[in-house]
Amino acid sequence: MLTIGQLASYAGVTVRAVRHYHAKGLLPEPERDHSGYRRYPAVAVAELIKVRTLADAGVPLARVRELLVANEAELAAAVAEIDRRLRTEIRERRRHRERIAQLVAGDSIALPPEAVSYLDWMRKLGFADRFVDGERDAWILVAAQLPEQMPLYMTLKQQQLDDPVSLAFYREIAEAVTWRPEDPRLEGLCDRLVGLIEAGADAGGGSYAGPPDELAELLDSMFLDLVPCASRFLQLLEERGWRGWTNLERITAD
Amino acid sequence: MLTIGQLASYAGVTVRAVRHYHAKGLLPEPERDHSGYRRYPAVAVAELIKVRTLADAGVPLARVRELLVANEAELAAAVAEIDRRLRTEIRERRRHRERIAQLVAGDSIALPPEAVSYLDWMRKLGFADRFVDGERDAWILVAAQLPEQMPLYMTLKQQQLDDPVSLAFYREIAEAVTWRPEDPRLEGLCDRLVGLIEAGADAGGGSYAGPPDELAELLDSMFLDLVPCASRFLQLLEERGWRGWTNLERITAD
DNA sequence: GCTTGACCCTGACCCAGCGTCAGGGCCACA
DNA sequence: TGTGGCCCTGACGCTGGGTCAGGGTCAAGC
Repeated sequence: MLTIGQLASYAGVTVRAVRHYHAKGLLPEPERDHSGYRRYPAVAVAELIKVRTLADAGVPLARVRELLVANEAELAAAVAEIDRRLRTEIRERRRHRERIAQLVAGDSIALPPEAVSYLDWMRKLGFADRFVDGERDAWILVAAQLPEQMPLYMTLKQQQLDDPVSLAFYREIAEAVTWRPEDPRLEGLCDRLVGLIEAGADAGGGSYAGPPDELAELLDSMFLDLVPCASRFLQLLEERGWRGWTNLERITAD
Repeated sequence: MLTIGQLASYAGVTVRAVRHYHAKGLLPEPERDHSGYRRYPAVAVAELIKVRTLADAGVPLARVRELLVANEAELAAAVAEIDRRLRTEIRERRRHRERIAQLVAGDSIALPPEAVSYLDWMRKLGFADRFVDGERDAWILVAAQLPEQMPLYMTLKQQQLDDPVSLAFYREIAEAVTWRPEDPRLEGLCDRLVGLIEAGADAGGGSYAGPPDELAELLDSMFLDLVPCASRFLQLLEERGWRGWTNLERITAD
């Protein structure tokens, strides 16, 4: 007759695991001796090993009981299903590996490579960290909602950085993020923006097909949260006939 | 300002998950409105997406907080460690797949293929299910303790089945498992066993290097548990100068 | 003004597979 | 008669949330 400790060590499991299997009904409770200790016959070792073998094979304990008494067809069906689960879990892990590998490569978590290189370029051009961080958070939102549009957007943004006129304007905007709402330079900045927009569809910041309204609103509200003078700036824009920021649109008279 | 539901849907997570991240400190608790509802600024969406991105990459939530504020070197180190963990988990799953694939193939769970084919052969030779089941459970114990010895043991057992004399004796033993202790045929059976052992080292059942004493004792006690006349049979053996069953040894006179 | 459905709140229990106390009893050996 | 090493039960812990339960709130339609 074996004690629970001997049984466990023969089967290569912990005592706690044996008691757990009793509680789950995977292993019959044996008789007790006069002081309440469990006493196992030798066959219990074989039963325990069968349970462990199934568990080691990735069978959830909840299914072990049925598999122990299953016939060949049932066993095959169950095994096929468990194999499917294991394959899924392996695929998941592989995906995870790819994703964390991308994480180390980037300026930031949660952005595709083209966005990372765009942000890197902005930093190299001397844009302030605070401005680039704001851009990054905004692009994280866009990347989450419209991942397939990111290459297009990034190409367009890159073109803006390559164009001296809009680059110069961009630098001014970048400085403006620290201005206070009363700053007198805001009016001039606003005039220049309106000039750029009205100059032509190709040079402006809001000329291409922007994100859907919902996302644009979210980005606008982020702009308002992060930039102190944003509200005042939007007000000035409205006075000049334009509304919004992410998706600038002319105010119509209806 | 966003409600928790809007925040969650922008980031593609459940409301419950957001609250969980608050509770874990991964996401700062935002301000509440007059009726106690959480109200989020738009940047919270970006923060939440970062958390989810790390979690989706297989980073445990407990480590997400540190990674969010990590510099590049720390991030790389953490990512390397997580990658190790993922590789380990993938290896585990692969092992599990192999093991469950073996399970369907076999007469029984927890036995190597050579033991399965040995047991199959016994069944084909007409041995009773009850006897083969007992053999199987015994070999499960041996396979668990001495897996690398199994091919050797199975080769030896197979030789016994191929030898007409020991096969004939084996068939008698197999019948005896149902005998009651008082059965008169036990004496003759015992005589024949002693004759076989003493005839030669190569023909007997206990002549090769058997398992270690501890395992032999366990197997003996299993024999005693399963076979009603086992105890009487061992007694008869002792009268004839032999002790044990799994490892038969001559009783010395000290 | 009242209802209705969709949200929001907190608190609590639930899953797997045990690990790890806490707080006791039992046994064997010196 | 200790002392160390077993054994017992019961309970809480971990992960990553899901899922009630039992409320309050908001916007819209009647």
